[in-house]
Amino acid sequence: MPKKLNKDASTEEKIKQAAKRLFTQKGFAETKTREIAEESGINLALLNYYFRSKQGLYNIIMKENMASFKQGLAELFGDTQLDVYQKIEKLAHYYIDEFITNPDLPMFIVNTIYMAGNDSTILEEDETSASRKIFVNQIKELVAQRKIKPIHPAHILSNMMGLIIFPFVIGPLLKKRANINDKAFVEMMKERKKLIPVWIKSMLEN
Amino acid sequence: MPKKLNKDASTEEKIKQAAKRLFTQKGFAETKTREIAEESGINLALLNYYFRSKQGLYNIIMKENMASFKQGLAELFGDTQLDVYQKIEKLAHYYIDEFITNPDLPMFIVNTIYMAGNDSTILEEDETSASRKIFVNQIKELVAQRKIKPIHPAHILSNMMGLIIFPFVIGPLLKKRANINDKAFVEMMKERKKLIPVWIKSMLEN
DNA sequence: AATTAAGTTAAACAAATGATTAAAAAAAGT
DNA sequence: ACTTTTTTTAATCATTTGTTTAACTTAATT
Repeated sequence: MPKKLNKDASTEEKIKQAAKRLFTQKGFAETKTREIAEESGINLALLNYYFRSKQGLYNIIMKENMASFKQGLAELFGDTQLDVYQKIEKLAHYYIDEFITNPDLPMFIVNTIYMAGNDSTILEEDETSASRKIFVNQIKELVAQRKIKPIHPAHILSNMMGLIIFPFVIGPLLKKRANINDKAFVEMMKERKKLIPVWIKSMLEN
Repeated sequence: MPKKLNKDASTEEKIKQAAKRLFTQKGFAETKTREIAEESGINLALLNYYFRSKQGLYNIIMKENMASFKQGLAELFGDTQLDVYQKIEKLAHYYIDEFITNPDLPMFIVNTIYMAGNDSTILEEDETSASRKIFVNQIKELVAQRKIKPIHPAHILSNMMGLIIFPFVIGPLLKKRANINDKAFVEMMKERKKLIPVWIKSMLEN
């Protein structure tokens, strides 16, 4: 009986890499199987051979992208050693670096969240839920201690995520309209790693 | 020679309404012509009769959505009577109301901007460009007067847009994870009309 | 070397999809 | 009433697209 071979190597991984790029960039419907095949230099049938279907491949990519997005989130939010501001700072640093490396990821995430409005199953409870509650409780405590203004934690979540993710999503607009080139854009995003925590602090404090 | 008839009425408008809903909700590739036909209760061929092609119809919808987005933007930004904070306040009020009424518009806008990264032609200079410069100059002046911290105007643009638009885009996440129902969500967005200007002010001030 | 399994390929299939056609129905003009 | 134009319909076309098949090649196992 032959055993599985080529576990590390090429074909399967090549397909995934091309698919990741295309799905992340253009979404599910706009990405065609033949495009993935061509992009990865493999025969069309191999997509189905390795991944059963386009949807199956997409699910894997989505899972990986989401894992990449969630990675560290649970631990960070759940860490009882760090205060709210330290968490925000770490969050901004981690994700902005992640998004600079993988610039299509923000739009993919946004699309995935948005689609969850219709195709629900994606936003199930997961390992981040419990730790997010710890973070939310830290905020509530600050409010109770009158250290920050009374505010619904969802506002803070929205603001943090918006300030971190949104500029990447409207990158093309900034680049065209504000005459920012790619390099300057990256510099600006790096600046935001420091600015966002400060901004949020100013927003919250009494 | 017969003249054009039925200018106001049904068929053409019905197609546009259904198409607007679908395109705005699901984007171009995922929206099928037969779906538009069914949704609007018309014969499939009428789509091509009135709009030549799916792409033609999409372009019209996009133009309208963008017009709806840009409407007032130019006048508001260009208004020399209003100071920066007054503009931000008006902006938040106007767009949040717009997005509450038309909840799929934010995602459509974000998608359109993002796609412009590849398919450039959409983000051409338009009537908003000149007036945006007026706004940017007002910011620069505040910086020069030491009234606000030195900051690249693109940061402020990003932050304003992010704070206004982003919560709508991640609505599904907030609803599921933060146990916010549709009504509470709308209330929260209304709250933001007042909060966003205050937040931005705190962020900017020395 | 012979056998078995895994990987790859070109071709084809079936369904989906955007678009067109030709004929009919409805509306407008004369 | 008759003609012309506009609108609508059902059927069909031509591609595109996801998937499958069957043959072929390569690699592993005995």
